[in-house]
Amino acid sequence: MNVVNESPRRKELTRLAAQLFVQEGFDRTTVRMLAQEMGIKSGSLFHHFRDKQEILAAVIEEGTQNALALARQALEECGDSADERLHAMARAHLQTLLTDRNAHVVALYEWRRLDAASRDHLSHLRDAYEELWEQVIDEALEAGLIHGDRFLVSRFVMGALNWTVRWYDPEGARKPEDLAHELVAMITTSAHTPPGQSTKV
Amino acid sequence: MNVVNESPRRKELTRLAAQLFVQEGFDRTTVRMLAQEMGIKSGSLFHHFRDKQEILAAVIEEGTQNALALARQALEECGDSADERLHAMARAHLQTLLTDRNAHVVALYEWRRLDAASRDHLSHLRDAYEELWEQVIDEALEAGLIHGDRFLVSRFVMGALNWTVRWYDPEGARKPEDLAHELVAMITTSAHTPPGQSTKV
DNA sequence: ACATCAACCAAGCAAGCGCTAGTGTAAACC
DNA sequence: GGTTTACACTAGCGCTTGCTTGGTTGATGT
Repeated sequence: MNVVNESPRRKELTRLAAQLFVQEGFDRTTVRMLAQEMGIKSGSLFHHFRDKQEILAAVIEEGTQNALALARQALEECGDSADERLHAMARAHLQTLLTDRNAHVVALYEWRRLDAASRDHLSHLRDAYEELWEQVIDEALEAGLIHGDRFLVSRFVMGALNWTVRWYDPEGARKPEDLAHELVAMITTSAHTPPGQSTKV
Repeated sequence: MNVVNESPRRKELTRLAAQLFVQEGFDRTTVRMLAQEMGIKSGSLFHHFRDKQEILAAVIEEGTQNALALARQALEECGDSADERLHAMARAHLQTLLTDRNAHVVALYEWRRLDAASRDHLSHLRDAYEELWEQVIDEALEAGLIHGDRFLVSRFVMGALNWTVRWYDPEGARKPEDLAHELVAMITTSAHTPPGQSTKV
């Protein structure tokens, strides 16, 4: 009988699956490809996961949990000002995208391949994350740091950030902190840049 | 022998394919499903398209050509000021996403399913479109309307805009023009709103 | 020494896949 | 009036898919 627990082996397999899902897409990744990447035979795969869908759900859950934890930690560690909190969220978001890239690309691209049950469960996680953003943006609005409609601004910001997975090159000169700073600078009302740091990257 | 021309029938079939690709994803959409939606049998499909890949390429080409044409037209018809041109581009982009939604969702999600030849051809089209954006953003930067790095700003803006396909509800109260206005307001340095128009939607 | 159990393998089934081959037919063209 | 052309059909081939079944292995606890 196959198991559904959280064994370390299963976590390792999930990591490998994420990589393959990014390379080939979920539908084009066969259980045989997954098994080969993991160094086992296709049949053995179903000892760790009930079916193929469950692998996808595991990949996305991993990434989302990490993102949520990292964002919460960043908010706790930073200062109280709206500006600092906005920066902290943007930095955390981009750092997660960088370190956990595979899982997040899968979450963005293959979300609709999830079955109803998994989608329902995971959308709660995602909502919790997005609420963090809306909260920070609310604070920035009240502080007069940014302006506009609460809902629209948060969507625009998350769109800009999530889109980075399509063009950002981790090997390039730009660091996640630079992107975060540039984004916040773009949307804040005052155009000032902190002294000693250039806006152009 | 099957044909590769641009018959009106083929265009209609392409439109139907786009809808199915959005609903099910490219890989999960079988030629039998496509044929049924078109009211023919699966074999007849290959009279209009060489293979399944070609249908995908046709869908994406349609959408991209329309977007490019609409953006060019919008830039010709609007005024010369950087502000007007920025608004015109944002409006055109969102209107295309709305009217040609299916094709654009497919282009965003299924791009990597294209074979090398189609991807090469279509990426030139897409580059032409993105160059329009970078040009308009350059003008806005020179005019002092926005600030920041040319490359990063254009990526952030396109990310925010493209992300709209994930949450925008055409039946809702917000119109594409409202979104365009709000986005431009968010990224321009001065927080002023044109008289008689509210920022809150 | 014996039982347990997670982890794996070999073999293969039933279903579905993209696509082809050969044919029919009604309208369009010379 | 005969030929061509566009579009559709039936039938099915060869292959791949996710997943199942029944059995083996080696480590662990008693």
